[in-house]
Amino acid sequence: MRPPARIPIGLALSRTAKLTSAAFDDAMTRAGGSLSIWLVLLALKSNKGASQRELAEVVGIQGATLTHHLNGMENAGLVTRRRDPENRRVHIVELTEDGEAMFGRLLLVAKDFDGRLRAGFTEAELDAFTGVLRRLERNVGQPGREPDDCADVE
Amino acid sequence: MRPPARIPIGLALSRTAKLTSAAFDDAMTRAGGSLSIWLVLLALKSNKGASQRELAEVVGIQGATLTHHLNGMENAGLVTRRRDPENRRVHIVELTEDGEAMFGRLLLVAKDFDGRLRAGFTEAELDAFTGVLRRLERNVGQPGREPDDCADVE
DNA sequence: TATTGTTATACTCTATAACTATA
DNA sequence: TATAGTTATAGAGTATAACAATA
Repeated sequence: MRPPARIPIGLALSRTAKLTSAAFDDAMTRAGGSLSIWLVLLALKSNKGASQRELAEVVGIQGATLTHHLNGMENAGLVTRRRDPENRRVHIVELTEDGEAMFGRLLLVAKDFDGRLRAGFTEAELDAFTGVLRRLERNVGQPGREPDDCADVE
Repeated sequence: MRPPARIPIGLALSRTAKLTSAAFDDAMTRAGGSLSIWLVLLALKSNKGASQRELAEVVGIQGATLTHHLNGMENAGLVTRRRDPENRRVHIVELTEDGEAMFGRLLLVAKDFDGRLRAGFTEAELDAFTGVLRRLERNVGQPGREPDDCADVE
């Protein structure tokens, strides 16, 4: 006998991710930030002195997209950019005092949010969960067959 | 002793979801569709005769946003819209022949993709995984404390 | 008045291509 | 020529507000 209609795993994943990301972004917005500002701040704090090229890779976006976000953050007084004297092509990005304050504020929100998400779970459950996430990422990396025989389905 | 730095669960989730959604959208694009077209087609097939209001809710977007997508799909000849004689405010959306063909084509791609994602997992593992996803959605629903004491951090 | 859907408009995030400056 | 970053531009997806048609 056949199992009773398997839910597409990617659909379930993206649905939950969409909901949680929206809620997280809401929380960040209420604290004066945003999801993308948070990701950039996090990358800055975890990779001090990194070039924008490296930062963009950490965040998972293109360099030009990072420039876009940094422009906004610089206008908001959260970061400064100056040329590296060692290699004047490289721009060193640093948090201002306001940027540090914003980071601290958003960190509290992020921790609170994470605690809320983890409510009712055991560490083992969540470890198994993130293990599955990692394996899914590996599976996505594998190329699938091209749908070349689908063109004339109708 | 303290556990060695817990990864924020939402960050792990959104990272994997971003990767898989991008790969899925790529696959859909190669087959002549897109992720959002697929979601709308799926909603149409699973909710025949539904109003746009209902469809939008199924997809998880606003009515105006659905109109936007339907405009594109109607221009592409995938759907038709006509007024419901019973209640002429309601527009009945139906797949054309081309729309049905597109659905069939994208369904193959979606199934292939899902099979690829599931590779190496047992049903039990994936059931546990989707169970965690559902519980996370519930946790997101719970309101967190307002960060009212952060306003004057500086 | 309430409901269904559309139009107009705009915002966010993202990307690519062409450019500047440095090496 | 190659590398780091910026500027200009665009596109996808989303949203809100104002509107038209219908009930």
